[in-house]
Amino acid sequence: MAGVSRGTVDRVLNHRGGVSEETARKIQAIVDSVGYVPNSIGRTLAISRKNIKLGYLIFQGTTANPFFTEVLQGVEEKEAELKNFGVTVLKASSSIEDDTGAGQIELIDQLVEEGIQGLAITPFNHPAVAQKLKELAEKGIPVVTVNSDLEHSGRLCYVGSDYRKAGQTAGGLMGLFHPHGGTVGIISGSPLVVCHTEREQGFREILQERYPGVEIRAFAINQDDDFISYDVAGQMLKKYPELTGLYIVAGGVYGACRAVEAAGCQDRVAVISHDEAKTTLEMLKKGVLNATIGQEAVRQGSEPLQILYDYLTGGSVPEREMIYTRLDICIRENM
Amino acid sequence: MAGVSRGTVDRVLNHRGGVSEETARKIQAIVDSVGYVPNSIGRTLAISRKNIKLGYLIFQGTTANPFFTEVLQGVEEKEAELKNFGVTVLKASSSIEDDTGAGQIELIDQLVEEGIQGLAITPFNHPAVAQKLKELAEKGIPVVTVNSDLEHSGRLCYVGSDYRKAGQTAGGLMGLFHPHGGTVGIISGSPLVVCHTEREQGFREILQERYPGVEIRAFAINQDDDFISYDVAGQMLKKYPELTGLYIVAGGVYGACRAVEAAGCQDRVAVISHDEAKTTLEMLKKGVLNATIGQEAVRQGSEPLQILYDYLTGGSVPEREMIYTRLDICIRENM
DNA sequence: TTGAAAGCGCTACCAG
DNA sequence: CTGGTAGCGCTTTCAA
Repeated sequence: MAGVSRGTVDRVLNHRGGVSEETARKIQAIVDSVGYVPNSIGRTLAISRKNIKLGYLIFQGTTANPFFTEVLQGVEEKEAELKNFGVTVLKASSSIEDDTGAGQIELIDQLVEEGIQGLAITPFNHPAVAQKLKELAEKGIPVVTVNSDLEHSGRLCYVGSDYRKAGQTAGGLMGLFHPHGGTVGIISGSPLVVCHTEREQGFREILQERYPGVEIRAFAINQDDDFISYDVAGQMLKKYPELTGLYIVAGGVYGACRAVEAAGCQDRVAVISHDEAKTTLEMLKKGVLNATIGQEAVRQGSEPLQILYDYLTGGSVPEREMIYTRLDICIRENM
Repeated sequence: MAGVSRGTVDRVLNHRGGVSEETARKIQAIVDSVGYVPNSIGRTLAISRKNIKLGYLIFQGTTANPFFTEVLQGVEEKEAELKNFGVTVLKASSSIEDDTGAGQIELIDQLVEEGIQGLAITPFNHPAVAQKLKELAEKGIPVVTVNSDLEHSGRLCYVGSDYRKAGQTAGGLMGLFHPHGGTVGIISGSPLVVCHTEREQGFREILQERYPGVEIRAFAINQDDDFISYDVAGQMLKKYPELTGLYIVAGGVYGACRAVEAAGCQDRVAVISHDEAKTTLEMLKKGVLNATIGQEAVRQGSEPLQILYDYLTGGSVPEREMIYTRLDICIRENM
């Protein structure tokens, strides 16, 4: 329509420069007037020649915390989809135990060595890791943090739960489950893990603000371990037989529920937890657990890869810096 | 690799026939051994020449029931996406009031006239409509029912809520909100609309089975009208001042909530509803409504179109006949 | 600054 | 029964 070649149109459409002002204006005018929108399929097919390589560095799923196994499923689904786009995904995983961050930094270096052009990572909350990610960003390798964000890391964006809001949701449920007030206990994973403390805070906040009739009387730590969880929950229920609610902040849901069962108080105590592990759903079905709050684990695997692809192919930058996953309230009846 | 042309490979890959047994086996063997998987992007691009035309026949959204407006948003999003695939979508809408089905049948004929190759429809529950859809199916035009299913219509599949389960979820919540029992009222839209009665049934079931301490003491109809809803809810709350719960089965959520507010009993009565209309969320935020159960309205718009496209391009048939949307429990804190 | 052409992976059609 | 080729809409490179 403009009497120019497709190459020239491509140049102005994608702001590649090297087009005379006049030609550019003429083309742009036509584009606007006919409402031309580029075809994304054609684009994707052409771009597939670039053979983009992405990395995904994740924590290993464990028995007490199979969350990351579910995330991995999302990674693999998206990997299969992006294969059609000429994208390969390099996966690596580190144990969540090694908390110096050294192992993780090594893995990052390895991935960079192998030529990744973008990285999705569940980072340790450690300055050294932040520093390393910042280096990547400066090298032009975009980074997306998943599941837990990292400050001063120069990451492109974060994909995951809003932990405070997650805790507030738990608090809201606990409040609704106590129309005449009550006393509840909290079992957290660790006071050192930010995600856990944020949930706990959100939970406390809401009860204080909106449900003052619900008193928090007990608190314990289970280190995300099912057996410790079983023990501390059992002790708590014994020491405070008046408890009417239990909030399990992080891992060890199964252990705590087993303790509730063992104490025979599942009909008197409202139990609320996070995530949708198989054993968690089992306890939900049994009626021991009353509600659990999911955080779109699978999407936490898939979305970061899509974001990196879009970014690298000039498709788009994420419209928000914080991409929060849904907080799915799951009870026995809507599982 | 097999020393044959791409055309021949295409024939065996897509079972188009006309290939000698021997050649086919040879090709298949290679396909299996190298784990060849066709590239969906290339496929989509090639198929885009077909210019597939789809129809989407929906109910008009109303003020008291803006649900279908949200569905329409999903339709339009998917329409934009499928435009890249060479697909055009013809949309039409009929008023939910005209319940003889005559108007809807006319619209269907019109769409067929215009050459649609597949149809998504929120059908009236009327045998004449079922008959018409069956005709389409026999003509080779696949039909997907949305939001409410229709028996004996020969539809490819159904996309929408599991209404009984939705009601059970409401019942489960109501039970959890009543740890010491209570008395609740139900306000339904119409005893003639299957979706409403199914929700109601599910609700009653769960309370009976799992929460016998919660008694259903009142019942009213609001015709999905906000003002009738306001009236009947007000009367109910006045007549049964002992009520501790209110279940709004369908439309008229806002009106009923206004009545709860007017009666000044929002702190004493647990109110549960369905869908996520703007006014519904407003009441949730205000604390008048305690929970509402969403049904992925947007997805109900988009998914049927994707299913029809996949089916028509030989991509795949839906793996299940009933594709149920999530039941999203929404409270003030996780909105 | 611009044009021409090859190519991404597939489908479809025509000819043999 | 099979091969050859054009074409889907785009990007990229080389040449002019």
